[in-house]
Amino acid sequence: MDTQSSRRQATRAKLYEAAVTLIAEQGFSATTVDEIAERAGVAKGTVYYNFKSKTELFEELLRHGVGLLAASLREAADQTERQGGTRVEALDAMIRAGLVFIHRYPAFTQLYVAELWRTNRAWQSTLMVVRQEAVAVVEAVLTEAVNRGELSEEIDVPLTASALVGMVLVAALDWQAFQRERSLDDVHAALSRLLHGRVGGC
Amino acid sequence: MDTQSSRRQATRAKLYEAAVTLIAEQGFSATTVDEIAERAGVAKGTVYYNFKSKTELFEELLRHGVGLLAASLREAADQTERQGGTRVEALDAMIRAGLVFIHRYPAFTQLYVAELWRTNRAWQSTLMVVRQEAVAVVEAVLTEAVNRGELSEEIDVPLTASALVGMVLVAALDWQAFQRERSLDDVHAALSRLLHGRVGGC
DNA sequence: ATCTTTGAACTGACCAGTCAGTGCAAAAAG
DNA sequence: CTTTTTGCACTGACTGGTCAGTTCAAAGAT
Repeated sequence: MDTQSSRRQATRAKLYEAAVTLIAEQGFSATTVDEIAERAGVAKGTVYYNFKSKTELFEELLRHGVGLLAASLREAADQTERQGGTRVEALDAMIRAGLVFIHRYPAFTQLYVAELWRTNRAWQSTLMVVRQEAVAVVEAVLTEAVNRGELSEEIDVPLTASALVGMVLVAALDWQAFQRERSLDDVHAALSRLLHGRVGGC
Repeated sequence: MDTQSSRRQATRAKLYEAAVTLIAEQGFSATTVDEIAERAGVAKGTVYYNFKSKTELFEELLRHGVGLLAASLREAADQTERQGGTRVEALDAMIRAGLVFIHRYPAFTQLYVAELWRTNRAWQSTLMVVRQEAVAVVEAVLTEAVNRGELSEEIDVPLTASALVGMVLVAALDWQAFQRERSLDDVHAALSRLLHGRVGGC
């Protein structure tokens, strides 16, 4: 990577950073390009030099963010694998990785949740791709667990994956928004208990 | 109720109905008052005759919707109580009630999720109140379950409540958006299994 | 020499909120 | 019974402001 393009990378990173915060706080339509440029410490012209439009900036932001998340989930699953852990342990590790990600990028998560189920939006198809990328990682581990006999074959993989993702997503966002004082370990312990069936008993 | 005020009620209902769909699809800022009026089949002026502003219309919509949800959850819990069910059974009934509600009012749910964790918004305080109303019902049943010895005292009530709500919310929205063909019973069974610990096994 | 950024000016579409006026049903006056 | 008045509910053209996107000449970086 030459110095020119890394300079561009840096500018784009500043714009992502500014946009993600503002859009998480206010929503896409309520956020102006002037605001994004100002927060990024960059001229408005620079935004349009680096991105075709406001919408395209947002779409690339989504791709960029979910790429990080999926990588982090996969990393957690693989590491458990390498250490000879069970697939249920891998799920637990992924829950923690999810919490760490949300803790580090709360704005991105907020924005993702706010946009995911909207219909009729320009970036609808981008979101579908990006969602599948994340959910697929969870589904893969669930399927493996079933194949290895760690989990009952009666489990509904897609629905269970959704439910697990939702559990982590909502608990983490609530933690960030309304229960800041709790530690990551507290939150992880509560979710882990639910995963391992120590809530509703057996 | 005289003819005048029932006419107003009808107009307001039409406006709620129009607004909830449009805002769920497009978001608050991207939805114009002209669109809402047109979809409701009234003139723009009528919106401002019935509501102080676009924001106030939205806030009253939120209050109205969460009122319905909280009532429906409480109803499920109470009915289980009356039939002598355990508190864990009550939680299961509430999960189903939640799914039924989301199935009936998907647009409202979408919109609630999209706005809940936004900061710096005008209706922030309305949302806090409204969220508490719904979460409190779940927390109450969890606390009762702990008091009666049905659940371990080590359970973290607020976090577990968040996680349960998130599980239902995300699974239901994913069901509506991406897996329309599944039946309510399928979804309920998958969530119930998670609640009763038949996923991570004991 | 080439790539990237700046910043200010401009355009045209779009939109929240306003307001003078219409329609109508029920009450009051004749 | 008929006419007039009252005021609620609604209408839609209009206004003042905002914002995405464009343009471009000049400056800065490599």
